[in-house]
Amino acid sequence: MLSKKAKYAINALVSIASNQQDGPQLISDIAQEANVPKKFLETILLDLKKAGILASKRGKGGGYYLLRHPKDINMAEVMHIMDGPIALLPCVSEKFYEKCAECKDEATCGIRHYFQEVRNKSYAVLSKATLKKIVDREASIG
Amino acid sequence: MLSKKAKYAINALVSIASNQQDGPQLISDIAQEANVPKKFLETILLDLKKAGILASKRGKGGGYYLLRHPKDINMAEVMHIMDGPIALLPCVSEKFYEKCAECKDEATCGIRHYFQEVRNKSYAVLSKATLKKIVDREASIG
DNA sequence: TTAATTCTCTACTAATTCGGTAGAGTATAT
DNA sequence: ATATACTCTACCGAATTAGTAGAGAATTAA
Repeated sequence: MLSKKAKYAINALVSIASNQQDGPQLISDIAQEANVPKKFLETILLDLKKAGILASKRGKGGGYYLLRHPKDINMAEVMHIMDGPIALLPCVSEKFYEKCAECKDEATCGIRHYFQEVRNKSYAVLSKATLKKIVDREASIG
Repeated sequence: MLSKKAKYAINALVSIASNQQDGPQLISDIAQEANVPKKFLETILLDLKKAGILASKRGKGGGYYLLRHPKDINMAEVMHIMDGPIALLPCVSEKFYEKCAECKDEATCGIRHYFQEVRNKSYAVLSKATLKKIVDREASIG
């Protein structure tokens, strides 16, 4: 399961993206629209800023804004930032690879192949799920 | 990521399945072969028993054995037993459905669709990954 | 230059889950 | 009766998750 942090991050980004035309968004406004505790959101937005997805301005007229076009921000990247690996086993993770602690021999492991496939298919979907597509989808339904 | 419990459960089942012809397997033997702390393994095997995957015999000549054919036991089922949902969001889980706490309206949620797809594709792979296939795969490589 | 605004940083904390252990109890086979 | 082997209750420490408090620093504008 996604952590709350990752889910909050996604919801916050959707909120920022869909109000982009109004300039920087206040933390409190995002918190309200995305239904996230404000103080907790602060730490999440900072993480997204450190990761190069958001930038911020202080003082009046300040707030957070996207540093890239919504079509260039996808769910896989956000999940990597907030939760780490997408894979279900460390030994099939691309960006957070680690040997499975109790695994005797990776080459003859009978389950690795299946978890590799799960990882690949999940990543394919999540990396194609861009902020733009999500916002457009909400607009077309709502 | 899978919990250790789920990974241990899978490894234990693989070990039991590949020694099936020798009758019931001792907890200590499984622990050694699957590289799992014995006491912890006890609780795991009991869970698998309660779930109808394993049965046990006590006393001399006892141990754990599969209650079904290895082709009828798959990773998705084991993960459900040990870790619960396979889905990344509760609102797209089949067997553990729950509304997302902070979600305002499921129908207009822009991300649900993508996580639905991730869930479906993951489940498709995991439910086809049977114990039989895993054991055969290990035999063909090792 | 002062005040208001708004993000930033350090430092906690409470609750939950994870990973595991101890030890007595119960069933079975011989 | 005794050895074998699973079962049950009850813990436990460490890590992670989901926050919160509050002072600080940057920016704008009167």
